[in-house]
Amino acid sequence: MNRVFKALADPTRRKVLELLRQRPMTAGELCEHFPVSRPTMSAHFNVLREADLVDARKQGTTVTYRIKLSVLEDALLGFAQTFGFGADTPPASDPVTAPSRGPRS
Amino acid sequence: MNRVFKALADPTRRKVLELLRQRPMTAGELCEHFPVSRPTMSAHFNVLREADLVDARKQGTTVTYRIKLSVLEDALLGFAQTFGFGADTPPASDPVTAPSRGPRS
DNA sequence: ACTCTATTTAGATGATTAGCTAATCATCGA
DNA sequence: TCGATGATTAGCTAATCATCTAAATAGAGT
Repeated sequence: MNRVFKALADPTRRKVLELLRQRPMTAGELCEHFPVSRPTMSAHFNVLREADLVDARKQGTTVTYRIKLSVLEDALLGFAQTFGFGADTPPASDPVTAPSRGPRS
Repeated sequence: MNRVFKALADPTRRKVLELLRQRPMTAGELCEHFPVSRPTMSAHFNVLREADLVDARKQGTTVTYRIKLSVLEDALLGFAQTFGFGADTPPASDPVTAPSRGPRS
């Protein structure tokens, strides 16, 4: 899940995801939308793949990327729910955090 | 909004936000929850402040940090809605993206 | 004024990242 | 098999980032 947020930290990658929301696209097709070199885009695709946010399917010479909406949704809404928005699920009461509140006991 | 995602990319900062969800806390109090130095934490607080995700209020010698939930919510759910989850609002049909679909017209 | 505590700033360092060009790999069509 | 095309890998640079220690700032209490 850390990987997902890391992937989302870059505006180019977020835009790639937005493009893929409309339809699956090939690497070259995606590249046309950005002013950077193809190898750079390829690196972005790798980050997205490692975050499991996209699926790459090779057909002949072209690679078609497809967004994995459920992964994005789980990460985004899962995190959102932690804060109590976006769902009816109440915010987790977070037992992970040791309440070492008193400056010094 | 880019700053928000950049801020969320680091697990330490995400955890700071989760701690602040429970209650406002001072810098020192927050520091106790992490195994890094105070200056490092201070830098994280700066990133969160620049993303407008937290509010810092100085009282005497201590600084109390408070989460700005609405900013987080707007960013998170705003982005989520782009993809059609988390709300009844349909995904934007994104006119920003020139549909250069045909490899060559 | 001095000192203690809370926090931030300054400055340095090692790791990661986004970007490039050049080269390689893989597949297709002639 | 050759050449073209789509895409990735290799290797590099510059910039950003997380982290540290040491020093500075700012209140509060004595």
